[in-house]
Amino acid sequence: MIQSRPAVVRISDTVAGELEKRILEGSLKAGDRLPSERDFAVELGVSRPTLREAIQKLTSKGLLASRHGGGTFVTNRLEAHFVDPWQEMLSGHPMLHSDLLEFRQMLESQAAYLAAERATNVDIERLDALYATLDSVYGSKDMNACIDADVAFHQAIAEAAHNVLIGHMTASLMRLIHGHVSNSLEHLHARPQRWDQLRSQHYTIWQAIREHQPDVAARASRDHIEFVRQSMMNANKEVENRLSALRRQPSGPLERADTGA
Amino acid sequence: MIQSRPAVVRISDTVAGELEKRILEGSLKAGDRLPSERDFAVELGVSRPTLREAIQKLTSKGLLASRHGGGTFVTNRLEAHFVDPWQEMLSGHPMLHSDLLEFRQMLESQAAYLAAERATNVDIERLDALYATLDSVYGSKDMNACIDADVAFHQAIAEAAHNVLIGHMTASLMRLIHGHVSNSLEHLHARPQRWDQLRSQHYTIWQAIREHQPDVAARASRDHIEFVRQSMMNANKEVENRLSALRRQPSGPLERADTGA
DNA sequence: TTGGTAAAGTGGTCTTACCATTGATGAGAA
DNA sequence: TTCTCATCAATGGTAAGACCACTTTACCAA
Repeated sequence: MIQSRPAVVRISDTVAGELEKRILEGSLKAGDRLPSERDFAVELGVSRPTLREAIQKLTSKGLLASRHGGGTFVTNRLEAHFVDPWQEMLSGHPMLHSDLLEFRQMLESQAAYLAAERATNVDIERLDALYATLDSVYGSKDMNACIDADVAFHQAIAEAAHNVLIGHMTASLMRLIHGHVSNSLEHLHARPQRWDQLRSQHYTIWQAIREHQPDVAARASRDHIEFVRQSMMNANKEVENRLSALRRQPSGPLERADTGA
Repeated sequence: MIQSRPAVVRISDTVAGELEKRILEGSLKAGDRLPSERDFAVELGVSRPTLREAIQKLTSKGLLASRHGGGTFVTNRLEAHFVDPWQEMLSGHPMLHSDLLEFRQMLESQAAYLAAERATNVDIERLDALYATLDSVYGSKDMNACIDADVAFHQAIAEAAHNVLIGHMTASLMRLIHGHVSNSLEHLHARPQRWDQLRSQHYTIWQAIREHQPDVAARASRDHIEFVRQSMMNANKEVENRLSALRRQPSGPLERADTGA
């Protein structure tokens, strides 16, 4: 009855496994668009029908989605599993932010530790490049660029940890707090000395990973998030104050939290 | 988000639906063999690739099974299909187990740390009860009861940490590895001294939380998972050895040679 | 009967071609 | 200048035919 594994290996299965592996390991991230079927087939050394069968397998698993004339994309199903339940919760219950940052503290310090332990030359090169852009955009005043560079930097650390769960979890958390990061950054932006502190924290983490000092990296990362945490608490307090001042005026329009796009 | 129905109907989807209908209605019964792809394609009025895509869809749903050179058959079991993408990944990519345990090590040691810090009397009472159960079932030889008690104990610790994300993540991970835990436990079961080590490890964690010693609890928890990790590696190695012994018999090199015409 | 071998049938893969849809580009109008 | 809309290249979907690898069956010889 055990139809176990026939000795024959279908090429399309091999290809599907390869794609799945790339998605799992993060070289194909959620939202990424695959090369066109024609190009990709050449790149993988198989014919287009074979590649199509492989894509079809992953599509029926929900990992890929194709749009006629548009392209084939990696879905966020793996991350949605983590993120979806929390997305609206976070808007409705601000006290979750504290738990979230605590979780992030654990996750990122561990990621930094493992990254310092396992980062390859390729990882370090990528980190170097990302740190350079991060450092440069911090000089500018472009808030969005800062957020993007910050997220990319931390994500690269998570991937250098070479643990797929840490990678996906970090990506999920990043997406989750993306909308909320701007708050604290905006708050920090008006305070140059704190702004500089962030830069030096990133520098410390970066160097610790480069020089393969896991404990230093972990502690620096922990301190970094702790700093963000404090800043956010201050920001919230400030917002609170501002709101309570506004609340003294009557006739407030109905507050409705916009869930964003 | 508007991804729902692109309004375009792919022929392969139509065909797949038609086949599925025939199977459900009984005109195609379990064990039946489909006509050959060439004949069937003509009969359905579509091309062979289209029919193949339809068959592939149903194959991945578990309704059909193809044998190279043999034919395509209707299977008896429908929907032995995992809905959790991570669950499926775990089966297909064994290297995930290591990452999973590493993640769990981080998560549970942090949970133990916070639990030792924040556990209320209610939490501790519940932990006491669960530990008592755990200790008693370890005396028996009921494997399932052991697993359940173990999961409940660790889950209670996670909830005593009073961080909703940690609680949720722990529950998710527990569910994910529930099916795979039995392997390592089975392996441990035949080794009484290791079995006792597990008991003492649980005791240490329990006591550290009771006495509010975060660092002790975290380290004990970390050691505990490390122990499980080693055990599982040994178990895998054992399986590996058994498999490699079996592998000496068949001879299927099957290197796919490129014809390079 | 038994064993092996050859032939036919079937799924797997490749090639080529064309169609349908999409998305971006650029021209033209307000 | 800005906006609208038609156009077109890129891309996924479908089709047809061919060849290969494997399985099954039938036949033949011992």
